[in-house]
Amino acid sequence: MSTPLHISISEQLRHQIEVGEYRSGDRLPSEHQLMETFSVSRITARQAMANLVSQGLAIAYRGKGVFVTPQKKVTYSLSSPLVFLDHDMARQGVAFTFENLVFEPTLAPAAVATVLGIPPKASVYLQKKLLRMDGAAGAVDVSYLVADLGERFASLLEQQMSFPTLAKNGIPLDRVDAVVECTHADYDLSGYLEVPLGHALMVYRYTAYTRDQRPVLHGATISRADRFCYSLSTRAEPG
Amino acid sequence: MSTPLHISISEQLRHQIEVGEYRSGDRLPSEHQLMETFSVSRITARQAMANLVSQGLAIAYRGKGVFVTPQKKVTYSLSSPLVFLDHDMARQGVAFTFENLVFEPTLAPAAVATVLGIPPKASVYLQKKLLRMDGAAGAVDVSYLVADLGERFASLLEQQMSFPTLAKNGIPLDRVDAVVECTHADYDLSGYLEVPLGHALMVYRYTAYTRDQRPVLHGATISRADRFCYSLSTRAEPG
DNA sequence: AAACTCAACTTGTTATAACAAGTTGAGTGA
DNA sequence: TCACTCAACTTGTTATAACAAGTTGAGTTT
Repeated sequence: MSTPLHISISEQLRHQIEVGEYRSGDRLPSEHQLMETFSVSRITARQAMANLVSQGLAIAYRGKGVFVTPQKKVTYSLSSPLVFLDHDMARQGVAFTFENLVFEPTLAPAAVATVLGIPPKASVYLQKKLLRMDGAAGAVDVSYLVADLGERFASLLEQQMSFPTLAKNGIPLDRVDAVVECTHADYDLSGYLEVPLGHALMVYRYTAYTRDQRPVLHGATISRADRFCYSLSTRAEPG
Repeated sequence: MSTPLHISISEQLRHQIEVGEYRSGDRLPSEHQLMETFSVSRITARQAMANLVSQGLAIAYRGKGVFVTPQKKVTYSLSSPLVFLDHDMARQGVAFTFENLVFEPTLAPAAVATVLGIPPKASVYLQKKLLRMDGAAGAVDVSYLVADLGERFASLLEQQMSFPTLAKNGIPLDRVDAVVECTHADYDLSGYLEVPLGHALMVYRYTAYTRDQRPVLHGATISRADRFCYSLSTRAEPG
């Protein structure tokens, strides 16, 4: 056997999870139990558990144990991000809550100013939101809104998502340019989103334009990969 | 200080990477050097390195050292996946190579048969491809194509991407429904894609329909998160 | 000059040990 | 009954130790 012991153990546990021997939310054997079952040291048992955690299959809680990760995903449609609605999400069986962390005027960072087409260090509104799904953290959103619209809709934006709020209040949007990528949780984000260090996160970077092609909103939604996915439908150009 | 030593060390290294003190591809201090620099045991030094690896900031090679991960990303446009072209990618400064791993008729798994609207265990063509970027593995693609089209374009499909090949050869597509999600590399995929266990991967699941609304192609592209991202532009509905 | 050997590095695996810190439930006391 | 204490669990952090295995370059041999 050239495969390490900790790999053998974690692969065996992974198989047991996949065939349903351990179900979502179940507690896996403790390190001590693994030590006895496989006759290995705690380091090896621990490494096996770390493998499962790094694969997103389990999550460890100090004092409690290691539990199989629930894989309940919610789909966010990129084909129509302009009509994102709470009840559209509730239909998927998840209770959503927004928590406004920050909403204040600030000086635009260089990169943001470039995208929004305003002078560097011009005034913009910075908004940070935390999205909870069934009470647990699901995503954080950091966005910059041009100053005039920020002032105009300050009271509304502190409680709602940006796209529909703008569209419903006399600021029809023309389009949203976006990039979807994937990253690993750093120390800060792992704390915010309640995931282990290195956990996979989805990043949705967006820039919204009004009908006169003015970029007014630029930001990123960083969401837990185990709770979020994006759907879209692309039509072929006629011809 | 309640923050663990290994976190302090990895955060310090992370900062040095971010400010450019260590550049892409540079070798980080060895475990032995960290032990002396910070007066810690090898376990702690090792844990600090593991933190960087799990965050995708570095990658370790046995016998060689730990190196800062190059973050060269290629963008794939979801707004027009039907016209994916090699030269469109080459424009981004990366040399692409397709490696056909599998192309053979097989029996459709239940889930695939459902999506393609064919009887369970009907015949389909299974294709597995490996996409290399500048020689290094970038993505794997696993797709199922309905039998009649598989037979018709067998010779072509062994060398090219699916969407443009179909569109260019008399099978105009109507649309592609897709879901973008994110996962962690399991033991198999980490070997294929040359990434550490648990590394973030993007998953692009797609179903392509012809103009008569017939689903003909269903599959998934699994790509390295550090080398791939997706872009799209969403227009507001007129009205 | 070419090929081989090998010491000195590197990270990977595994064991033993101790203490810290969070959670839980049984038992004790008021 | 209620509240408190605490033992017995859990995972987290850290140290010391040894060997395995891959890489590299200096040195030797051919």
